[in-house]
Amino acid sequence: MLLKLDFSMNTPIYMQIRNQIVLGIANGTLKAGEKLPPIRTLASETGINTMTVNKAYQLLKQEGYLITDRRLGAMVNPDRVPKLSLSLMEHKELKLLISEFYVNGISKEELLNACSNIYDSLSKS
Amino acid sequence: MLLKLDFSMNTPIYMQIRNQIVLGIANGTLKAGEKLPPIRTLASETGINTMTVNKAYQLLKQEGYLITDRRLGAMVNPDRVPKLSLSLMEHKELKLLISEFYVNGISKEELLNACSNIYDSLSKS
DNA sequence: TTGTTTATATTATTATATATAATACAAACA
DNA sequence: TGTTTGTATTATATATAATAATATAAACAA
Repeated sequence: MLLKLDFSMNTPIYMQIRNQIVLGIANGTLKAGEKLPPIRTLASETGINTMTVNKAYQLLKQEGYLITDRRLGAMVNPDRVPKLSLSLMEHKELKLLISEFYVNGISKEELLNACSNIYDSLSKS
Repeated sequence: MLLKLDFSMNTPIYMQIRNQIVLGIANGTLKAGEKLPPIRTLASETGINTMTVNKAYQLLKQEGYLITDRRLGAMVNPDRVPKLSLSLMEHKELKLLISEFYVNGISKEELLNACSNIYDSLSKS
């Protein structure tokens, strides 16, 4: 488990951990059912507090990305339920991001190409 | 200027203001060169502190969305320079969002359709 | 001049979020 | 019995967010 933390960033550490694990699940680095490093291990490896890692795991658990077991530890949720469409919040996030692109002169073609390429890079790995 | 603030949200107020102004510029509600309400007005209308509104304006100014004048107040930047492509940070944000969609079972078609519809709703207003 | 309106700067205070620290507990298994 | 795991507790420190009350500087109108 390779984590790159930037302590000068405005994104909180626990959120950086959360994001990188989500990215890892998406690109196939972390398989469904795969065991994640124990909280203590990840904390000592990266030089941060166990409670900070725990906060990230709790968030991921709440979001349905992970399941945890006192004995077995944390693992990627193997029983993820696919969603039919974007949630309201996800749609809002996407709209804000696209609005920023649009205002800054990014064309529709560039946007769709970028999305297509990113999606392909995930599904083909 | 109609602002909807949700004080129970984890998104800071100044960021909610910032986001809604960006959305307003994108959908044409706020035209290039259009004057924004004075900080004091916006603050009293929404029942928040002037410094919180000021923080939002400062951020928008730094991002190039607004220009300010001691006498004239704040207005939508009429001299926005269009960008050729997504910045590294923008690309990372997009990748994280798409990764979440992908992991949750959203198909490529759904993603591209959503992006296309959102973009059209902006360019056709 | 005088007054008003504007963003901006200053200083202080409060509340919340973030991160660390040191332990302790409960569960499961070798 | 001992070890490893997530989890809970309590305390502390720091950073961020938001409020509050003023003051300043610039520009314009009366």
